[in-house]
Amino acid sequence: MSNVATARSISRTLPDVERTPTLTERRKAATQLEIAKAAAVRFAEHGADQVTAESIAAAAGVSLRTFYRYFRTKEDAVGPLLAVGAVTWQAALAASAPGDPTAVFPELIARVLTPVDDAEREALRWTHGLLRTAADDPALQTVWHRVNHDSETRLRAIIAELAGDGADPFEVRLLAAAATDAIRLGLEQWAAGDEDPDGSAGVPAALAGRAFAQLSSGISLGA
Amino acid sequence: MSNVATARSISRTLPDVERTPTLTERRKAATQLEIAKAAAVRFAEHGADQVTAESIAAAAGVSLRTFYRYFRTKEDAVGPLLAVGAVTWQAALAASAPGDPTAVFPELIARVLTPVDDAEREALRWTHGLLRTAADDPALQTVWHRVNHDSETRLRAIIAELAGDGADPFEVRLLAAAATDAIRLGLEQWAAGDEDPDGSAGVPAALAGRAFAQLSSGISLGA
DNA sequence: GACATGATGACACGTTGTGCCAAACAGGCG
DNA sequence: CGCCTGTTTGGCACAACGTGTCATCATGTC
Repeated sequence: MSNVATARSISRTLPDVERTPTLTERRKAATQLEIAKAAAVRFAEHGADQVTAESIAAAAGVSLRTFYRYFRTKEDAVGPLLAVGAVTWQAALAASAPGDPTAVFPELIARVLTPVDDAEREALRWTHGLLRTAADDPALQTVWHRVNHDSETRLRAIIAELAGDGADPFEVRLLAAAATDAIRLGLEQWAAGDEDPDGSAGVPAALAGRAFAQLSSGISLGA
Repeated sequence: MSNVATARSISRTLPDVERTPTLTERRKAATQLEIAKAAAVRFAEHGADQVTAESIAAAAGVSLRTFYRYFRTKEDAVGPLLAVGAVTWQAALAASAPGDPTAVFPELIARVLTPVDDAEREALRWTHGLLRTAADDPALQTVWHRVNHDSETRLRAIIAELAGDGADPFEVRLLAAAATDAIRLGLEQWAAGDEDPDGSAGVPAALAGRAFAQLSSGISLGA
């Protein structure tokens, strides 16, 4: 397998077929997460540009060179913690029935922002922390933007695929943006407050759901 | 006057009061534009990360050190070319009557994307070129995202100010995002095609206007 | 156990971005 | 005019970033 940094986006590539990841792959994924968490706590503590790539690498127990094999830039290190949700819900969307997917979005959005176990609660807590740090850290905002842009781009391809050739490309663009923004704005508003830092009270899901309803109400994929 | 790079965003700060800029200030603005254009043509030719900051500085006739006094990073150099429109239409919005500004958006959006003289046509041509370059250049995409994010952030403040204390903060957030996205998506779709590279046929204005109508139809600033 | 494949670490190197100081410059004021 | 003051600029040094390259080491296969 080619190394992680060559993937076209920050997040891991979607597997072509459903297969059990090999041991080495799981090790790599674990290392990647290890680095990501090490980076996140240090960024939160000192601000992203006061933290050296070397210190992150050291904390994660890898060499500097290896760090840069996992991530293109220092800031990208926290990418997986921010992108983990997007990959899964988009995979579910891609597997859904052909046709206008607008109707299935609310459910998928609610699902990805409502944690059902400890792992998902922890993931949302990382997101919450990172977004709070990013609020006054331009370097981290850049990562957040890239994650969202990657998400929007992937989403556009998926929607176009589902909707078929008849769909107006601009309408597809609008829908992809509306869905991505709904999640982004919901998460940002949630992170700006102090309540429900692990999402178990449903705050991010509720905000994002409302946002999607309002942003998408004027959009319809013509045939 | 403090130098340009200390401004909180890529674009120049909005003047507190209406005043004629002094000679030195106009010189600085001219130099900034000079650097921006030099950067834009080089980025388009070789790709952003094949161009050194030094070569941009040399082309613009300033030292490397001075280059970094005008821009925080190499990529930011093209920021003014992308942000010039946003600053002006937001200034107009800020000067409009208090209350729900939703109704005035379509006019302002049409105005900023419809060139009325050679200067504005040239500005749109720069935007067109940069967005086409950015399509397959991650480093430039980052600048574009930052410009849009800065725009959305400023817009949120302006809308909150106009709407007063009664407005729902999340609704304000949605409206700011809808307007910013409408312009962004309109410009991106326009730049993806080959027609109307200076916007005089009204393509970007039409696309963005349509986008705003659709994205904002479900939003209303409650009192 | 030998072998291929791919991950890791160490080193060198060009580039980025900043702190610091000295020279050039502009704009009042006596 | 000459002086003074504050600002812009350039040169230098330097830490950090990110990449190419190669040797080393682990994993899984035959």
